[in-house]
Amino acid sequence: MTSERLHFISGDHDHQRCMKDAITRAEELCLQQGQRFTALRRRVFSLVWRQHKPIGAYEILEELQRDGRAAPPTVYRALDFLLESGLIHRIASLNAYVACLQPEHRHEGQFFICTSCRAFAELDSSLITTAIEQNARESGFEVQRHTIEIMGLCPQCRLLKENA
Amino acid sequence: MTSERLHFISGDHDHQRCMKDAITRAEELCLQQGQRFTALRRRVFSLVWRQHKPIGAYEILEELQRDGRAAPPTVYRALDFLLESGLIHRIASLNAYVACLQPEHRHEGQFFICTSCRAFAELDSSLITTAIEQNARESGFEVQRHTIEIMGLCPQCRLLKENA
DNA sequence: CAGCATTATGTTATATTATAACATAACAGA
DNA sequence: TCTGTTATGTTATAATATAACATAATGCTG
Repeated sequence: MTSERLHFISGDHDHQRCMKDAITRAEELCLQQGQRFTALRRRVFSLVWRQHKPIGAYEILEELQRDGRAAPPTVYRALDFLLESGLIHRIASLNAYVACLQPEHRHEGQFFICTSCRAFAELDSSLITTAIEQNARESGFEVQRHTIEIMGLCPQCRLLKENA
Repeated sequence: MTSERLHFISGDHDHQRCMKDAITRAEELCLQQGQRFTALRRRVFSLVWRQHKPIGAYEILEELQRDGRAAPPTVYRALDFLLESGLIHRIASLNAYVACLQPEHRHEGQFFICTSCRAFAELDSSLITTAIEQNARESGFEVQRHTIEIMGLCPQCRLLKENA
């Protein structure tokens, strides 16, 4: 289940379908885990999924407020639920959230984020985790969790820059 | 200059001297770079160095306020200077700061932080960076910078746990 | 299907982390 | 010593996140 190749989602895919599939998968996952994928959680998940880019909690809040009143805890609770269910990840260096691309496979992942267009790709590379584990083990450190966020230029933006 | 081994600073070292040496090194580094290691910057650097643990900006602020008035920008400006000089690092997942152990060698580093005692160790492991570079290169991603923070149990706390 | 415990959401207030904008002071070089 | 530059002081506020308590929805159990 480990993905070793970065996949940046481009603008020209069938987003309607992509979105629908993601929600179906999320629903099924919650069902399996005996958790409720409520309307609010679905809405927040959709917003995180929508742009295939990191989104801030208050950006989500603004969207919710278009439908009526909403306050920060509403957003943060939904985000906490989605984080715990493994449906989204938090990007610590951006204080932002991204949708998980393989929620069925519980993992922490490594994130590659474009500083130009903010596109992101998620990886669960054994190459990287093994390197970390090895360094840790050599010193007697017991790894519990990790935060790995790589910033740079996605292939598209890199080419644009080179041709400029 | 790459350190491949984690070193957690234990409580039983000559802290007076450790502190003095660190400040001397910081002074020299600034001198070399034509930057001013002012009293305020020295004070903030000392506070970050002091406990060999991540420290928050407002924790530093409280210390400064013991000497008289002080406001957040004072702290953040000093921290920004120290970050840019490579004398400290920021731990994104903790919103906290740690002293750099090898400021003469400009690097981003990987951080191993104990969830029990908060001791930290800094690494600049080519094993890890190479793994990341390789994953990136395969996909055409150009790495600019990274955030790597590993949480877990330091050797001491791990042993304590096992014997409990 | 009524009652009840549990889980989820609403609401208000506030904590925590960080920056903007402008004023003053200290310093370094001419 | 003057002057431009760099550093710090000060006030206000932005951005991110949580605490505490009230209400509502859900689903289990009898």
